[in-house]
Amino acid sequence: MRFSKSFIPTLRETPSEAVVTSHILMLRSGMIRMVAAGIYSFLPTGYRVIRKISEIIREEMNAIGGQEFHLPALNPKEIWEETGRVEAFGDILFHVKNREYVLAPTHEEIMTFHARNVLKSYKDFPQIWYQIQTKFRNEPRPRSGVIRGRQFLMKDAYSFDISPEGLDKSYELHDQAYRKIFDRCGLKYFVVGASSGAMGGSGSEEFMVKSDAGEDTVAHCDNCGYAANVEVAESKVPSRGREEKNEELKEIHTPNIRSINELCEFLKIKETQCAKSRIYVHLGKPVLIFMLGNEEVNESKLVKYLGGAVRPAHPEELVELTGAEAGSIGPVGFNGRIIADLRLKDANNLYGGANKTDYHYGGIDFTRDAKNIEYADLRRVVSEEGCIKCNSPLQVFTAIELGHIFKLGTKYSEAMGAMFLDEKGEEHPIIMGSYGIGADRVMACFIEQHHDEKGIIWDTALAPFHVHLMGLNLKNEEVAKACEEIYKSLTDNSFDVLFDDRNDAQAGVKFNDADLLGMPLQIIVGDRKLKTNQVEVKIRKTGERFDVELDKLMPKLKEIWRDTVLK
RNA sequence: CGGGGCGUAGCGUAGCCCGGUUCAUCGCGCCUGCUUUGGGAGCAGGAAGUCGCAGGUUCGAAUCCUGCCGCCCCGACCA
Repeated sequence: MRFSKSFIPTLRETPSEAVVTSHILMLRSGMIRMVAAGIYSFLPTGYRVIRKISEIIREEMNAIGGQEFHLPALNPKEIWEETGRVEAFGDILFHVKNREYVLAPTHEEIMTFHARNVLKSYKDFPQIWYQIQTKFRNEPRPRSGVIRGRQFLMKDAYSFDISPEGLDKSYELHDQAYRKIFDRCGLKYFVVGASSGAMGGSGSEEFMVKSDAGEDTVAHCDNCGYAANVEVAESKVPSRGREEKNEELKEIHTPNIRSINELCEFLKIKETQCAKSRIYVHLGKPVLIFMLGNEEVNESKLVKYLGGAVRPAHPEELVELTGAEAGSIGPVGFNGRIIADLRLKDANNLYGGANKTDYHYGGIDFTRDAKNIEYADLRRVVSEEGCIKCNSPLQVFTAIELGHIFKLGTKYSEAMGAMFLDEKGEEHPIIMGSYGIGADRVMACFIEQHHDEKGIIWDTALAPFHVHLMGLNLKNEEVAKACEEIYKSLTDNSFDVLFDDRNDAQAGVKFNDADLLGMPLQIIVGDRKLKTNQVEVKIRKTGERFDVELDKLMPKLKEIWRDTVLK
């Protein structure tokens, strides 16, 4: 491909709407352009990458027996009403105004529609059906470029089985295929066990990539691979325990002390001597929560423990319930359910609120001064705490979800009447799984992980071109001639080449565009080196440069390709 | 949907507070010509803007007021 004839609108400056790295680089390298919030066009270079990703996905899906479909994005609303998901999706689902159609945000319904009445016999199973297609979701707030859009490219696959064991097998196949796909794409990823949420069903795993642009916060162990969303993640932290000498309960005047920090300051004590109180309302009833020191309540864990929604109590309710304002609430004399974090189990000699504004108690003993305290893990994991499995330090960071695999079960087959007959002629609902990969997210995540201050650094697997050939001064006939010969020879040797043949661009412009676009190999042809019959080869990833004699270029290139670039 | 910011030529911006002969600025990019060609060139000339949209105030609005639209960020949300 000749640069002069290509549509590769690179940008020297960063458009003001872009903030995250992948978004900036995709815009600057001329791979995408925004059409509206969360809606992007892929330009030719960007689309080349999308096609490479799609092809990798396709190969690995086919390898596990997947069959590729192409389903309509425009769906009759009727089918979505069969499963109650018009309501479940709510405002996320795009509705067409002048007909009873919706724009599909996923395709469980349509796939089940095709399976029902056709996959009738146990002999028809298992099946794996997939497609790579545009999905539509009316995200309240699109962001981070292509990472969270209203329209995006997703590979979605669905498995159909007749037994839980069959589903396990299909799920396992996808798990393996996904690992191969992300490995081949050159992504550093990890796997998180996740709740399946509104998709329904039981088991599920998320394939995540660490990134500052991420929307999920996870705890991850480099040593053993333990990973969990921070909302459910556990860690090994020492419990506070009991001190040997058990002190008496004593009331202390603490004027205007509202926070643990102020209390520690005022009494010259450590955080670990304090129990922080929070009151939540669960099913209309107050629940008093205790955390050690200044640790925050992890509301997700609380919700899970209590079962059902909770909300923090309003300031007026606090006074009503305890007689004290926020900052002076405590366990002694509290009339209601009390739950303390595990770290506080049976602790004594604690400082906490006295349920009287401007007063705290010292010497609180959870076994003596409060009745029926329940203990639960209510903490939010923090970096460097011990992994729950192997005790190595955990890291907490944000990550992007790239892929998600679910064991759906029979939710959709039952709702839509997709049944099969077993050996005995008995009818059962088909057992399904559902498996997604965000194709454009793969692209963005790769860039998040592979770039420097100059631009993108592609691996060969996803690079739009293998080689970026630059002629520095093409008005020089020797240079032009050498470039043309190299261009032909590379193409004849099956390299995808982007040939910067622009006559009007300065050398610096070409160098910077080449680094920005990020092809794995650059070949630089200039008259100076050409005088000694040499050209320069640069490896984008390492920045290494070699001077190579023209007639040895092809073998040398193949050697570099094999030994360095592909590595 | 709450909070904040922004909208001036393809991109990045000045002017806005204090309305008017600086009133549409500057850099990059673009077009023409010549020169230049190893890290975003030089000279000369040129094209390009409904100042987001609609009302209003005023003799006069990019500037003040009202409404709307769009984009970004934080939060809520995220099958």
